[in-house]
Amino acid sequence: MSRTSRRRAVLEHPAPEEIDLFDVLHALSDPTRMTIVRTLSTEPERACGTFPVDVAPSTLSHHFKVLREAGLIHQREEANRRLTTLRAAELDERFPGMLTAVLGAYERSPGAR
Amino acid sequence: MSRTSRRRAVLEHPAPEEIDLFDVLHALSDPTRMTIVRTLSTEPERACGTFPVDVAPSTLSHHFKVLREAGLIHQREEANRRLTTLRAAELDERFPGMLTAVLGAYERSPGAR
DNA sequence: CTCCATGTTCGACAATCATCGAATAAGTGT
DNA sequence: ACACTTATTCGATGATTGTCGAACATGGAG
Repeated sequence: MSRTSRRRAVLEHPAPEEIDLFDVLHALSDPTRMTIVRTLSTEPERACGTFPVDVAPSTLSHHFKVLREAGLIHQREEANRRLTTLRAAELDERFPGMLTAVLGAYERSPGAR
Repeated sequence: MSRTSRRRAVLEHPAPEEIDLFDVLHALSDPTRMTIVRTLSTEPERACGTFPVDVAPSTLSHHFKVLREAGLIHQREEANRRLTTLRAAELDERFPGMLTAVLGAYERSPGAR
C-alpha cells in the first residue's frame, strides 16, 4: 500500500518562471481548452468530468494534460477524483494581465456564454 | 494592363468584428510570427523581407498569410514591395487590452529582445 | 529587352495535433 | 468480492502545421 495515494504518475506542474508563453498561447487556442479555463475562472475547484464540454473522456484527459504542462491549471488528487484549479495568481505573476485580457476577449467572442 | 496594380490575388483582410480569437491566439503561438508582430509594434510599416527572422522566403510568406487572415496585420502593395502594418487599433477595439498584454508577456520571455 | 530584387504559389515532407475506442487503474459503496 | 464511478494510458487515424526548394509573377534598373 502506498502511503500517498496517486492515480498513475506524479502530477508535474511547471514552476511559474518556467511557464512558456508559446505553450500558454497554444493551449488557449483550442475551444475546448478555452472552455475549461473559462469555467475555472469563475469557480474555485472542479472535477474533470464536470466541465461543459462535449468530447470523449480520453480526449478530455489529453486537454487537461496540455493545460497542466503549459502551467495554466493545477490538479490534485482527492479520492476518486482529480480536482482542477486555475493557476490565475501564478499566471498573473508571470505574465501580468494577460490571462485576464484573453478571458475578457473570450467573453466578447460569439457563443462564449 | 490592369489599372490597379496587384501582385497576385487581392489581399483579404477580415473586418474587425470578424476577427476570431482562436485564430489570433494560434497565430501568436508561433515564435516566428510573434517576432513579426513584436517588430511591427514598435515600427509603423515594414517590408516583408526586412524582419529579423531566419526562415526561407516561402515560409515567411506563409506566416504573413496566417497573420493577415487572423486579422493581426494589414498589408498593402507598393511597387515591388508589400508593406505590412500591425492592426493594433482594430485589435484593441475587438479585444481590448489583449494584444498589449500578450506583447508585454512576450517581453518578459527569455530571449525576447 | 534583359537582369535583378521582392515576394508569392505550388508540392512535398516530417512533425504535431485533436479525436476516438478499448483497455487499464484506483477508489467507493454494496 | 463485486460492481460502479472516475479518469488515465495506449494505439490508431485523419487533419493541420511549419518548413523548404523550385517555379513563377511583378516592378524597377541598366
